[in-house]
This record gives sequence, C-alpha cells and structure tokens, in this order.
Amino acid sequence: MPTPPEPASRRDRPAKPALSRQAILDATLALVRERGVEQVSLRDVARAVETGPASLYAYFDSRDTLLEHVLDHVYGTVDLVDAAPHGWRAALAATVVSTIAALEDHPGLATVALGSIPTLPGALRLAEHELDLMERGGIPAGRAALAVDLIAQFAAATAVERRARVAPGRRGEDPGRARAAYADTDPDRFPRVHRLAAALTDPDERARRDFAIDVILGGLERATTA
Amino acid sequence: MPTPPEPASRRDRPAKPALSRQAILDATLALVRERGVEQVSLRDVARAVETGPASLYAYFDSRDTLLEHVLDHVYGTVDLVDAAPHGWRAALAATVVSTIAALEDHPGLATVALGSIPTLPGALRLAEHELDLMERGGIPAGRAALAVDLIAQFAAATAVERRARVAPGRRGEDPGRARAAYADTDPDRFPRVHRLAAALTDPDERARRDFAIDVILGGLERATTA
DNA sequence: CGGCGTTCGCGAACAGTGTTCGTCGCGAAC
DNA sequence: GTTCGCGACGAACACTGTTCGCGAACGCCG
Repeated sequence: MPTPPEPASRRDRPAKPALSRQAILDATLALVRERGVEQVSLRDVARAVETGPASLYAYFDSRDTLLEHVLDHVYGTVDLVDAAPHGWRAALAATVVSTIAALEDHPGLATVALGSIPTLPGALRLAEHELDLMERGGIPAGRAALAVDLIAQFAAATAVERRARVAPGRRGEDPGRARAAYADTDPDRFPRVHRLAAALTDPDERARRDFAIDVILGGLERATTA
Repeated sequence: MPTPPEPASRRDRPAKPALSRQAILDATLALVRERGVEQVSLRDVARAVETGPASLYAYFDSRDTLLEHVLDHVYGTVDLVDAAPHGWRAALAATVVSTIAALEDHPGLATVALGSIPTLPGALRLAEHELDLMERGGIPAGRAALAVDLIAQFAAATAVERRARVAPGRRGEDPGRARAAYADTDPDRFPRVHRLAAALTDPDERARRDFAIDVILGGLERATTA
C-alpha cells in the first residue's frame, strides 16, 4: 500500500527466484510442515513466493495436483532400510515405520496419499524398495505386488488416524472422552466392548502400530489360505 | 420472491415434521447417498428440511458432528455375519466386506470414519460382533482389541481409496493413466516396478480386497512373532 | 534502432463454503 | 388479554479454490 504500483518490479529485483515449479513446491512443503495441509491455502503459498494465487495455475493444474507433488517429495525422503543387518522382514517393518513418520511430519498429507494413485518417482522408489525386500524374503511376485498397495494404504491410513487422535486444535475429540465412552457402555448390550474398554482405547499408538505391522507382515509370509 | 414474507408459515403447514435431529439425519443420509459427502453442504441439508443453515446448529455442533452421526447410522446397517455356517474366520471376513460395502454406498463417508474416534452405538455394535467372532476363534482378548482397530481402519481406508480410483468427476485420475505410468518406468532405476507394472495396477478391486483381508486375518491367527 | 505483435503474469472478481450474531415472532404463562 | 422468554433463522462474515481478461514487458521484424 505505501509504494504505489512499484514500476518494473521484475527487473528491479533480480534476487527474486523468478517463480518456478521448484520454488512453489519448496514453499508449499515448508508451509505444510509447520501448519498442516488444510491450513495452507493457495493464497498462503502465493504470498510465500511473492505473487498472486492465479499465477500458481501456470505451474500446477490445481491445489490437489500441487499437493500430490508435495506428497511425492515426502515419499522421496523416506528412509529405505536395508535388509542386511536384521533381515528383510525387519527392514520392511522399519521402512513402513519410516513412511508413517514422514507422513506424520507433514500433517494432512496422508489424506492426499489415500486419495490419489501414486505415479510419481518418490512413490515408485518406495515401491521398488519394498519389492526388493519381499523378493529377498521369497514372497511370490504376485503377492508382493498386492502387498505394496496394502502397505501404502496402511501407512497412509495410520498417519491419517493418528492426526485425528492427537487432535491439536480440533473440538473435544480427546482420547479421554473416547475412553470414558467405552467404559460407560451398557454391559448387557455390549459385554465384550465393556469388558475390554481399556484395551480398546489404549493410547499407546506405537504398540498399535507395531501390532498392525506384525499382523500384516506375518499374514504376508504365510502361504495363501486354502 | 413472489409471496412476500408468507405470514404464520408454521401454523399454516402442520405437515412439516417440525425439525428434529432425526429429520436432519435422514435428510443428510439421503443426500450423502446420492451425491457424496463433499457435494452436500449445510445449505443443501437445510433446504431439504425446509429451513435455513443456522437452524441446524441447534441440533448438531458442526458439520463434522452431523457427519459422524450419519456415519454411525451407516455402521448400524452393516450386516453382522454369523459364525455358524462357515466358521468365525469366514464370518469376520464377510463382516468386513459388508462394512466396506456400506461405506462405499455413501461416498466420502469413509473419510469421516478415518478422522474420528468411534464412540456411537453403531460402531460399538460392530466392534462387539467382531470381538465375539474373534473370541470364538480363540484370539486372545488383547490381540482382538487391537484387531478391532486395525479392521476398522482397513475398511475405511479401502473405501476411501476405492472412491479415489473409480473417480467419477475427478480430473484425469483414471486407472489407465496409472497403468501407463508404471509401464513407462525406467527399467534400470525401477526394474521390479517395471516388470510388475501389470500386477501393481491390476484394476480388480475385489481381488485386492480379498487378498488384504486374507493377509490380515491370517496374520491375526498366527501366534505373535518371536 | 524503433515500433508493433504477442505472450503471459496476475489483480480482481465469482460462486461457493462453514459458522455466528442479533432480531423477530410464536406459544405459554399469568 | 397482555406480557415475557426462548428458539428459529435471515443475513452477514471471513474465507476458500478457481477463472477471466487487462496491461505491461518481451523479442522479432522492418
């Protein structure tokens, strides 16, 4: 507002990175990391790269497309744990944990992961590594291909749920309330739920996660059921 | 606009159901079923019960709360398959399939399921049934409690992903494009992904789902890994 | 070297959202 | 018959993702 239209703005400021896909991606990634996907609007991104919202559409078709690229960048940072030290199964488990952690570091991104079919390089790199590990484990290729999908779905879903549970700014969705709701269950209608209230609402997220990974990898190793 | 304020509107139309939680829920459920969650605004719901959007807040704290109740109603319609004919494992598998189907009948609701902790009666009923089946199967109570969570997460995630894949009005996210992307992968960087392109993009959703259920239930049956 | 044709960045506007506030009119109570 | 309380709701708010079209800067052509 102080300076009027600021003439020849582009030429006067050669320091400005000139607006590129990469600059937009980097800015979005930083914003997502610190605020979460749903608190990042296109106006915020535009402001971060010193432009208006309309300009972003020259580089990305839509907000969703932009977020898919951000997601793939995050996939690219996942630690691909090697089979060498503790065997393929432990390595695969560790890779899944790393995937979940990467998604949780960028709140809301997991929702994007569940809603899109992965085709970008970061996701392919992750799939390749998982296939490698399962090959070493002697999992038949057909099963392994299906498992890649199941694992990705599980990792994303876990990250989404976690976000809902920790519930930073959300309304009263705190775990304590859920715990109370289960304990207050009518013992006649829902005897098992009532009896297992504590176990069903156990807040130890790590234990839940490790249990799930163990179930999935264990089931994968078994021969197909007759 | 033709009739000015229409005086004494309430008294003139005693047929109107007077606006209740149930009426709002029913209207929302119908709209969700035919259009999907994200295409149902509070204004749409209000219009369906012949009122304004503000009135809904007398019955539900927020849109999210309303949707959670809709979700629970849907949970309440899930077919609880009995253990009698084919054993507990097949019954549990069928119940999971039924859960996924119910969620898919209400597009977008699965997202709500992933983002909230279930405390309402429909979800409890489902959990009770699953615990019953696992008890019959000899699954230790602690494992069963954790499994309830895993199963619910899996069902919701599957329904969410399915919605993304069938992609009714969404931009070019058709499965064909994904298939091509995998086939075009660089065979040097991603040899396994390239080789398994067909299997990784197999559009047979039912096979993927049954594989996943088999893996999870199989892993559940195994003793905990040493 | 000057003028013009073209491209494209982006300011402004659009249609829509969930939510809140304050008024107003009905129904019950005295 | 009059008054009062309370709940319904119209209107407004702040914000979203996205599109349109003006205008200014660029580079080719004479």
